[in-house]
Amino acid sequence: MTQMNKQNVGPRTGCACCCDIGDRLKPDFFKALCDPTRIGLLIQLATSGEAQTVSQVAEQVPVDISVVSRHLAILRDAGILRVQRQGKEVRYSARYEGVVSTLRGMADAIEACCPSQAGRGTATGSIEAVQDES
Amino acid sequence: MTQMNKQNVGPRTGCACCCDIGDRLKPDFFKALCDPTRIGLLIQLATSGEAQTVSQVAEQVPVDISVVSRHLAILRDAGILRVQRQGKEVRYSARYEGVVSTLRGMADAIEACCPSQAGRGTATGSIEAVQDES
DNA sequence: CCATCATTTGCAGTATGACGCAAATGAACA
DNA sequence: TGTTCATTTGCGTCATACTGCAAATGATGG
Repeated sequence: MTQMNKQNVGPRTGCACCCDIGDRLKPDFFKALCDPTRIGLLIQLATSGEAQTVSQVAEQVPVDISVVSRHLAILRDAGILRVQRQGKEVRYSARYEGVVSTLRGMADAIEACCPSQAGRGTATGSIEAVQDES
Repeated sequence: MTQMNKQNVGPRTGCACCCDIGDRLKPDFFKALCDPTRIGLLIQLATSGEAQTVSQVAEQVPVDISVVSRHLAILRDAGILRVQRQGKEVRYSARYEGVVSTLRGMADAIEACCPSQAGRGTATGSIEAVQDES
């Protein structure tokens, strides 16, 4: 096929109400959270409440500390974690507000994009892979 | 290292308020949306408003129709798309409500998990990778 | 039954990502 | 300056994922 830009293929953002859905749904954000280990690190930092060093985080995880360092950097680059140096150690903490607002922003964008469908059906609870046909 | 279950590594879900954060943040959901092409397909179906056949979706995307079929199946398995057969063609549509409630559920879980940090700082707008130190 | 169309699946090639180990970098301290 | 500790990075290996092509499956119509 002709090589086009892989980013945003065909999201022909027609109406003004859904012009930013393509800007909200960033693959890098999902890519940062698509790994189970990284999810675990985020949960660990989120439940901890306070910043933790790379070593402290690595103690709770069955992978090498170098791998943890890389995972934390990925989450940091995605804006999910905050980092601060304290002497020779680096402390990571979760950017709750940013992650929460990012998630809500995506939800709002999708909802604004499809107003005709919003507010019908079972809109509560988490989704479960439904099979409309066996 | 000793081979533990890769799912949910170390999320030691201490308090009762954040006991479900590990259940909300599912890697499979993020994995389904971590590919730019799949994001494009979701946006295309979301902005379209109505169900589209695999061929219709594939026309808007510079990849082979077989690849599109696989991508749509992945999104369907993740509960992001709905499918319905009409004769010999298959129509996919976005499960707005499910995706929106999933995103909001994750946001709520994170927020409930870290109450001490909620409601401070710039909690509006999308996140941007900040570097607390250069 | 056979032909046709839409979709899915098998297969192989290539690319991306996770991982562990070892070496390098950076900061504090004697 | 040299040492020590925490963290990062280079590198090779292995697993997973994306892609296109071709064949198979499934449904409709002659």
